[in-house]
Amino acid sequence: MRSARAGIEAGLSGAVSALNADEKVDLELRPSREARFGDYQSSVALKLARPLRRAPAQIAADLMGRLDLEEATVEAVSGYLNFRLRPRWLQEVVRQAAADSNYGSSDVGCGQRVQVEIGSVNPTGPLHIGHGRSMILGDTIGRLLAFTGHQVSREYYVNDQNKQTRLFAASVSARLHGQEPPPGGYTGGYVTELAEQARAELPGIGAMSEAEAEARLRDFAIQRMVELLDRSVSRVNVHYDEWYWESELWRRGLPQAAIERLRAGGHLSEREGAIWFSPAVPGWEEADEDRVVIRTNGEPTYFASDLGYLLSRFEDRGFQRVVEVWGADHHGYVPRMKAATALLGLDPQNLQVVLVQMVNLKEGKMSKRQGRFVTLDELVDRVGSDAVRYFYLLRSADAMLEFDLEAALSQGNENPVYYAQYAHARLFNVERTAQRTHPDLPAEPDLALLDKPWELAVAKEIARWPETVETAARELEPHRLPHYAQRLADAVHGFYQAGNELPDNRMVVPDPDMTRARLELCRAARNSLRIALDQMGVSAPEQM
RNA sequence: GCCCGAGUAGCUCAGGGGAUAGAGCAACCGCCUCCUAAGCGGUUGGCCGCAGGUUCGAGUCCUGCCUCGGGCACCA
Repeated sequence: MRSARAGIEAGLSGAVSALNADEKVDLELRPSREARFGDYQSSVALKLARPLRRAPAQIAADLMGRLDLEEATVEAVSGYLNFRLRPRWLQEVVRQAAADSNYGSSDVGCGQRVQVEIGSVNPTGPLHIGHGRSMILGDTIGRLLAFTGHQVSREYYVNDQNKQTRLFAASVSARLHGQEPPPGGYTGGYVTELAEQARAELPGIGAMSEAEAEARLRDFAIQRMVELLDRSVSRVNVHYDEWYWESELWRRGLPQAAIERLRAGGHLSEREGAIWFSPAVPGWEEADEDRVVIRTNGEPTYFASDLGYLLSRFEDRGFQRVVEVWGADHHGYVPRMKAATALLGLDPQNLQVVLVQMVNLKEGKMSKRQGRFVTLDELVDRVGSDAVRYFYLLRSADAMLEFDLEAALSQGNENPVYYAQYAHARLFNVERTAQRTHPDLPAEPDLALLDKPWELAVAKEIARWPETVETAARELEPHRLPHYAQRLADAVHGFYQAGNELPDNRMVVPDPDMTRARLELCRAARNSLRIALDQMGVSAPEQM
């Protein structure tokens, strides 16, 4: 069953082309801003007025006459087209949403193989709450893409060859020998702990030559950090499909191959003893500065690895599309990677980068702390996984996130997580009550009984779920999920409230047929809400 | 200096060129002899940062400026 949006769009599109409008015109189909304008609105008649040299109202009336939709009725008002979903169609939506445990899923992705690369920070320290935002956002993008028919692999790229990780290993080594870490090294207590663990688990490490010990230690320490990291993100329901090690790239000769390809294409030059990449390429003029690929001392930069990483994904492993989720502080790196992609003969369109803005912690009324000094684990300890995920997803990626600890900790109105979860728990409770009081309900509901405004309001929100998912997945905008959950929960609480005001309007009433019909609506709403929460990685409790 | 993002109600933020700009929270006023009040209804609250421009129509697109955050490595 197609979404309401898709159905109306198809019909409207047909009607517009019947008017012989030359150019392709945006249908301007939107959810209505006000109830009196119906459920969807289109201003396409206003758009067509000029090319058709006719009055908008006349065009709107003409279009209305050509529209006969199963989803909605149409009304032309002062140049606008207002669509109202038909009760019959809404009933069908309810029937389906109640039955389909994957309601809203689709195959629009056509099985496209997508890699979502999430996080990939240097594994040299604990994750802070800014990293956490990237992880959760990326994970949710992965969920959305999988739900819309893409074949998704969530990957963490483990840097283990670069300068920082070497410095990290040197810091562990220094602790192992009872010395201070080198200048600019890592001084946290976890470094000393790692050294202790290495002493216990790598027998003879203290006696090895410095070079050998360094290599062994680096492997050991990074492996340990990756395990810790996995444990931290698992607590917020983030699970990677793949941990891809930078060293693996070099073993497979991929950076070398990429460098060769760029050299052959004339995009590398030698200067001051180093090898530079010149990203001059039409369309990516922003990346106009040369960058070092091989240092003067012969060692590659991270950029060399990244070139190989592009080949690894698009060629070696055959991903058709890569979505990278980076902290916004890496934005300057985007044009360079896009240019490199193009110069390697790949399509930069298939490399999408989602930049995630920073997180600030708001404690109490006054103090604000920069996210980089608070660990993700600490935050999860304080407020729990559900609140962390919900609050992180609430804001669009390019808005800075002000994490309100007070609100996340509260058990009251100011905590939006509970609002949606409470709606779910309430619906579950209604179903439980109905089972108790009406053990012999009819198998099939008569959904035509659902005609109250608050009932139809719930059905309309349920009907919006498939298009919400589709848009969120297409635009890579997970923040639409909590906003949707909020709206659906709104409608659910309104539905419930009607029963508080008048017992006849309760979901469970003496009349078994009415109870059965409303129960179907409960199931449909609860299913939609559960799926929405599930896409966010937030739990849907059965009681609160 | 250059690049990216943000600037919308007291606070935190949604707004895909279209009708009178929205939500949550906060503030104020109401609603439980209960299918869960972690809920519901109502009221108050806006030069959409500023100035131009494009358009029949701009919070939305363009230009300039202001403020805040971030970035501009042979770090990642």
